[in-house]
Amino acid sequence: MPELPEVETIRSGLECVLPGKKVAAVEVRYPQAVKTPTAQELQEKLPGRTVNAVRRRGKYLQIFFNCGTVLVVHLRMTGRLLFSPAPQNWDKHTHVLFYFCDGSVLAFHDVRKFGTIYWLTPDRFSEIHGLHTLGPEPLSADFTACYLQEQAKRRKTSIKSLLLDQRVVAGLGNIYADEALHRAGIRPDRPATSLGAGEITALHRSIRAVLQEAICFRGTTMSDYRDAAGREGGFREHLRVYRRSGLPCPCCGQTIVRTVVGGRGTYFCPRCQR
DNA sequence: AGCAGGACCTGATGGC
DNA sequence: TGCCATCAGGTCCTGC
Repeated sequence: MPELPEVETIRSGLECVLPGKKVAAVEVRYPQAVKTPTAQELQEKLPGRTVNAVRRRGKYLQIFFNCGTVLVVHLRMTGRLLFSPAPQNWDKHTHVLFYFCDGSVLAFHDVRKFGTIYWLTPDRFSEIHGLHTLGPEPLSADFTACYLQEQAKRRKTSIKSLLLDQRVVAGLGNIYADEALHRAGIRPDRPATSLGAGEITALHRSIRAVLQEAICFRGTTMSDYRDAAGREGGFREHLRVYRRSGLPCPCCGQTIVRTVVGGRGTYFCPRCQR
């Protein structure tokens, strides 16, 4: 599932190839993927626009055009944005195709069909509920241990659920929430309010460290994730707990346990995490 | 108000 | 072999 490190890897891949490219045509095969405007309008009006820049906010990718509009893409669980220098035989899971004037193509591919595409101007970002209400970027200066402590104090929920709430911090998903909690030595089902200042500091540091490391390894591929060039991420072998139930904790050797917290599959080490 | 759980989807997996 | 149930998870929506 693309979380912050995966979306950032896709972003950096697209940033290398897309700027300066002019859209020749758009082909929408699964119209429900386009939330704003209609699929038809996207196909009619996007051609002729040139890509300026590719940015990221949380798990949202933003492709800026020189006319001031932005294509916003959320990949949810199985979505991919694949860049190809030339057309290919696209399979049945390829739902939207952006053809550029130089013959290259950007393909939106999504087995589960949960991914969403918007095309609008930045002043209308508030129409995208999730983007509008996004918390601070975890790798920015806005995300401080102090801020995290404030959030943890005021919410009566588990610390893991807090980390998954995109309004609190943008971009963490199931993998990196579990990994950050393990590095910080905190059980995922602890009430957020029960964490001491030292634990919050450790958690804040762990979140940033695990995200930065995962970006260095170009993200985690469990099954579906691919970068813009179709390559898998390399962080899977560095995971300490996620989907490792029954295996030894790399820190202490204790067997990793799977539970459910806030309705999500959750992995932790009963010895390292208290 | 704030949280839990269902809906959205499809493919992989396991039981019978 | 084949059928069915279950699971996976990000976000929105509903209901408690």
